[in-house]
Amino acid sequence: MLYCLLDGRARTSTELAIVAEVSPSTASAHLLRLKTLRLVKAFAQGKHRYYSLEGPNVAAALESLSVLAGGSRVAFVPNTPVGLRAARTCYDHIAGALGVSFHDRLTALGWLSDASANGQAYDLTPRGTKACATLGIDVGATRALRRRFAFACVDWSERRPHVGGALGAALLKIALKRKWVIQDLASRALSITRAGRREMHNQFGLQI
Amino acid sequence: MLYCLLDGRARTSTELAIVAEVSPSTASAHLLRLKTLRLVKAFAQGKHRYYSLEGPNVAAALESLSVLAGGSRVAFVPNTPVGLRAARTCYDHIAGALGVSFHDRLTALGWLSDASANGQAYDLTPRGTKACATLGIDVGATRALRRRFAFACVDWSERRPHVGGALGAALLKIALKRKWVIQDLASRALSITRAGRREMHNQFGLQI
DNA sequence: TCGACGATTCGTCTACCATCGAAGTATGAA
DNA sequence: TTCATACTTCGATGGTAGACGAATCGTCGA
Repeated sequence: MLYCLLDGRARTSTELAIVAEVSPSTASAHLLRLKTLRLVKAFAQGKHRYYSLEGPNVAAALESLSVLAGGSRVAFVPNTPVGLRAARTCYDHIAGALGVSFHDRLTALGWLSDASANGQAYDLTPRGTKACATLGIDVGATRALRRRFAFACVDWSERRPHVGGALGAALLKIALKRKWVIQDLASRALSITRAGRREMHNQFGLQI
Repeated sequence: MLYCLLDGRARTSTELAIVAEVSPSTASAHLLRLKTLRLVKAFAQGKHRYYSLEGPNVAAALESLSVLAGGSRVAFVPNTPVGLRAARTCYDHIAGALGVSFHDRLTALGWLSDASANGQAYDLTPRGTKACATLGIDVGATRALRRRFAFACVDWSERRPHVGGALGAALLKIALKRKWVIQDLASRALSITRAGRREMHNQFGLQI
């Protein structure tokens, strides 16, 4: 399980059970111990519970142990359909690799800041608020909605956070309106347009 | 046991048994497994069997694990009489801290080279041969003796190698002749003279 | 409000691993 | 040669860690 988590992604307990070839209850027992020993951290989202390594110290220890074991770590093979991995919607916001990159850029640009200790809730910085207004988002109205404004939504294909909540929905709406992405009505896949690729690079420095 | 060996010194199986608070047979079983797993290496000298970590990889793994465990490693407290630890004879050559430093300097100066795969047997390099001749050692005659020329003799107080064999004996003889050290006739302790301290620093760069 | 699903907790059981004593091997000293 | 010491191997035993199934808790969608 720990080696599986070494790539930095979070995984659910059932997945880790499958990886370790044990029953869910056994996996749960192991994960409980790993959590109390501060080797992994858990973080609940809906009915899923995502586990990831506690920190770089744990990763370092695992790395050095894998050297002793003779290396040959098993590569992670995501079993998510390739078409859906690049870009897709998660309820009503952008997910997939695009969503994660987007999230990372917004954080790097200083538009988005952690609003809570565990980093689940986000808020726009003044700079971010201004930038969103420029994009055509009514931030005030978005804040007024009866739902969480912005939060770290962990992705089931990338296992890394993207922007969820009202802000995430508003961003998707803008992206669709400006034809940066086109929605496939049958699946939840998103196609990135040529213009979208160019514009998102210009606006956010996003490399796709 | 492994943490005990982390300081780089070799230890006997009985010592490791005491450290781990298990019976000698249990310790032996553990050490056998550690050896087959290539975590420690054993090396017999007389009826003692010295165990040490296999390599820096193992030490690195232990270090990173100790970080996770919260550190606070137990310091090694040698139970060898202090008087005998600094400098003493081992049969007929210099042992103790002085012997080990001496050995390390000779190796660092490129006078001494490993002559066997496991590093037990040593030989003088051309430069070392010349230097010994300058010191007044008849290297040819020493080689002709019916005993091992030079080998890594593991020290029971320092647990690190010093130079044994005919070469070690010749070096002690020179050191005594030049009054670098004085032999205590009651014990096997050696006293380093003021002149010896100066000369050994000049000749070998030895810091005492 | 109800069922579906993910995840955890609890209780039980089995297999296995660590441990030790006794016997055996090797080395060094008398 | 004989004894003492250092260490290992062998065989038996007990404790415990780890596994699972059943029941329970929480969340989501109908």
